[in-house]
Amino acid sequence: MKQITLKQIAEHLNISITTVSKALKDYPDVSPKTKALVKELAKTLNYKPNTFAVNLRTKESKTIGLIIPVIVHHFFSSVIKGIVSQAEKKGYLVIILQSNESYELEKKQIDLLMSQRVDGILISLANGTADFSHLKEVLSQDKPLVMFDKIAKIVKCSKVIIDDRKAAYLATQHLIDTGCKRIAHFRGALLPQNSIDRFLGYKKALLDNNFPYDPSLVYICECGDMSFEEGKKNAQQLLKDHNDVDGIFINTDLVAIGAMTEFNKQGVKIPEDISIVGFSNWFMSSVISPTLTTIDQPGYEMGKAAFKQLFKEIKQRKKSKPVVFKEIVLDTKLVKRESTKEMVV
Amino acid sequence: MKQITLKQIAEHLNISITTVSKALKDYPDVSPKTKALVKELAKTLNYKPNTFAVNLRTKESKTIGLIIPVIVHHFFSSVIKGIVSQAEKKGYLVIILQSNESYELEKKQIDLLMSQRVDGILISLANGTADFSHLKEVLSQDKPLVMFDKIAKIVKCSKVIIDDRKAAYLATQHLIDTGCKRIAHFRGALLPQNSIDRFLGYKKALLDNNFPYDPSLVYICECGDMSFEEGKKNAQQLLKDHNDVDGIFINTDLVAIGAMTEFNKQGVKIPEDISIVGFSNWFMSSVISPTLTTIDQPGYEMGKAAFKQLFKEIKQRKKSKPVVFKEIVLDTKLVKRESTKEMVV
DNA sequence: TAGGAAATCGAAAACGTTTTCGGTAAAATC
DNA sequence: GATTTTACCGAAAACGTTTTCGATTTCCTA
Repeated sequence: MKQITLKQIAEHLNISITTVSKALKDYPDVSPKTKALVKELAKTLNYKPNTFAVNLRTKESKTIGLIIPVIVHHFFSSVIKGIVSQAEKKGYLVIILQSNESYELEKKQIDLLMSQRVDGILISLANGTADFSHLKEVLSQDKPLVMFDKIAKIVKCSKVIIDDRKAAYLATQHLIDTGCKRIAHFRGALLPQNSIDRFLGYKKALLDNNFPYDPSLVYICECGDMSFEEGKKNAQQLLKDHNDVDGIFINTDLVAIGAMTEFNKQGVKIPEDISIVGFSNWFMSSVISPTLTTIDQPGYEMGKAAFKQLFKEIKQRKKSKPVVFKEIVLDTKLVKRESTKEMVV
Repeated sequence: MKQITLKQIAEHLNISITTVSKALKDYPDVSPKTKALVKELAKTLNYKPNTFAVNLRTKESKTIGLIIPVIVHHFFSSVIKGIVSQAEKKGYLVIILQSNESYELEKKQIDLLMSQRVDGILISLANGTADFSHLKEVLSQDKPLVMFDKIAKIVKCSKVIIDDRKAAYLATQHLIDTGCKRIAHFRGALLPQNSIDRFLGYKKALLDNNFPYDPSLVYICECGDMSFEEGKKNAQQLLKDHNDVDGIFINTDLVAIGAMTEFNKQGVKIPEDISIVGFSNWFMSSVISPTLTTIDQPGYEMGKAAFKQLFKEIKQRKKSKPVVFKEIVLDTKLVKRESTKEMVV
């Protein structure tokens, strides 16, 4: 029941290991006859090359690493699916790690993947990550790295993102177009680029429409993984602080759903009293009531694009060509549902 | 910028590779002085053992494979999280593959993992899997394999499951206890053991309460990944066929939510006209309206338990001890919410 | 001080593959 | 018939580690 090796095939056939190896890989300098013989025996013996040995020889593992902040998450699990399916097509396997929004863990995991000698790394940053030396070290070792969704602008590498600012602008403009006069924003954590850009989009839309920008209408929350609860809490606070708000642009669907739950409980009517726009288009958003107007964020496509770019860089590096970094920006669109009023024509 | 090897450290220090290796692994037969020297140099040079070489020597990769039917799925992504976090604690990495509910793919992926020589495999079967020879081959090669959630009873290996039959019984009993007189069942696909057991639990509860069992009230659907749509379709059909049904036990929350969406649209009141119990306790179920009564299925714990068992078997096999297969049954409980009426006391 | 015990080290084989390079035999060329 | 070309094969090194086993030195004890 031991695993078959080249040596055993060679001995069976009374030829050298070299020839067996070459036969299996269709080298031109082995006769069709022996090729056929070797291949047949390999098949009947169910020969599987020893990956460990191959890796050692070729210095590549056909494996990539993936680090994401959370796994149980509609958007991120879509990304995983995109990456895994694309990788499989190209003969790559993917190792998954979850940073839990912690910088410390993220750092350790990068280290782990580096000693595992994966061929490349895909990462979406933790909220807590403000220092990027661990990423820079990956790059300095010439290991392909591409960031997606939650990225660091300063780090010089390929990135796959959406135009968060534009999408947020769109969302806010939609609130304005449907008659909202005083618009709040739940922005979540402070650090992530996403969060910043969405906030900036919100602000710009206000100013472009001659709405005053009021910082007290922007709600921040550094509560880690508690998105749903965060929405509830922010909603409560908002009702206390500002009873004149009639529209909210919320960073993430899950937070939005938390807020809606609270509003429903308190008898605040959506969208009559308050309109809400979320972000990401979780499946859930289409089945709650009222259904949530939101920005569609293409997770699957993002995963696919991220892997494709990584794959390209792995190949470039292998041929020791200079790698060209790319910033890929995917399209988003507003999905109009029931949580916002109809357009005023 | 090349990777540091034992050889380089040895040359730096004018000692042998052997000693360097042993020093780093705290062998007793190297003096404290040289140990310190080696360790210090290793640290300053940032030495990382070459995993490929280690794997080749030790014949293990500290990596396990995980095959699941779908990734974008509340239950399964919880399982992934449980597995990954537990594995990381024990120094194991996990490779994820998605079978897409296809037997063919599942088979190929098992093959892939075997040639990758992972140390063990965790799997939840595809709906389409009726033949188990690919799994038996894994076991015959003495490679640890544990199945979870969607299992095959015939295959002799460790399993982590819930008592589906009991849980379904509980769910159906709850419908009866809250006054339902005619109870339907949406059972989804035919093949999976889950589906069978939940159906049996449903049936037994009926009979134990002297309710007639009516096969026409059991709705089957072989529509692959379309759970939500399946719920809608079944609901439509049910309204046409049986307008006297006042309770449904539904296989999966997502299907239940599809059904509820349809009932809401058609003005059927939940739970006044029809009570509904789902299965799995997706997060979503707690935020839709009405909130869904369901069976809590502990995904995270299941993942954790599955990895722990696999880890145990990997260790046993390493010591060439006989592996003892275990069937671990996790607790479930009914989560009472708004989609069912209050108990009749 | 001889003897063995304890402490410390290193040579070398092994893991299984890939690839370079040279060698031989057969076929083609003149 | 001598020479070149072509076709086919294999020896051997290399990838970087782990581990066995023997060798050497130092230390202790009688």
